[in-house]
Amino acid sequence: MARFLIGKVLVRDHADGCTSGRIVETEAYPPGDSSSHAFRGETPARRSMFLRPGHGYVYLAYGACYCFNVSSEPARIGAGILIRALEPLEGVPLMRRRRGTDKLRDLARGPGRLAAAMAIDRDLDGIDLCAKGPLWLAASAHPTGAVGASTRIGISREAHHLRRFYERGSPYVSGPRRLNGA
DNA sequence: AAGAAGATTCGCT
DNA sequence: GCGAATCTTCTTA
Repeated sequence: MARFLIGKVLVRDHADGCTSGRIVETEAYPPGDSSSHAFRGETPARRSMFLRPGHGYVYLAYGACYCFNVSSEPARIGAGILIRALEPLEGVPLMRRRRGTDKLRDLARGPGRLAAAMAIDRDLDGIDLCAKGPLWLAASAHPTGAVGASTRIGISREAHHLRRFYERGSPYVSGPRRLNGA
């Protein structure tokens, strides 16, 4: 699922305007992974990870940034895919305003920045991403480049798994160069 | 009841 | 490269 989502388009319909971007970086948090928010079972805040595949799970990281995930296992099984970076497509001026920067490359490079650029917060937690609405997933009109795999960013437990996926060569991917190799 | 860690980002050195 | 900001959840007493 994490690999499948690379190249798909995330669309945000908002009163201020429409924004969208191609997904270029994801991380998998499968069942049994002790670094997953779902590892210790279902709680009110984590319930969206236990919905059937294709629902949004939004959480607040470090009290400062929202992070957006897609549920990825059948109902009652907790798992999700963290969406880490987008290549901006539609609504770039609006994204610039929300992010407070003009640098195209920095608009959605990183999960917190992505959520800010797309105006994603807890209000969108639990939403069905497979139906057109305020936030949904679409197919891309353009072919996807080669997909690379690496270890995940910013975690200490289960750190050795190759569960991060990214489009090779994309300037919109986050992370240190050594993880985004040739 | 209190403390530490966490799927981050920004500003400063 | 390093530390602060900031808040939810989990751990320990």
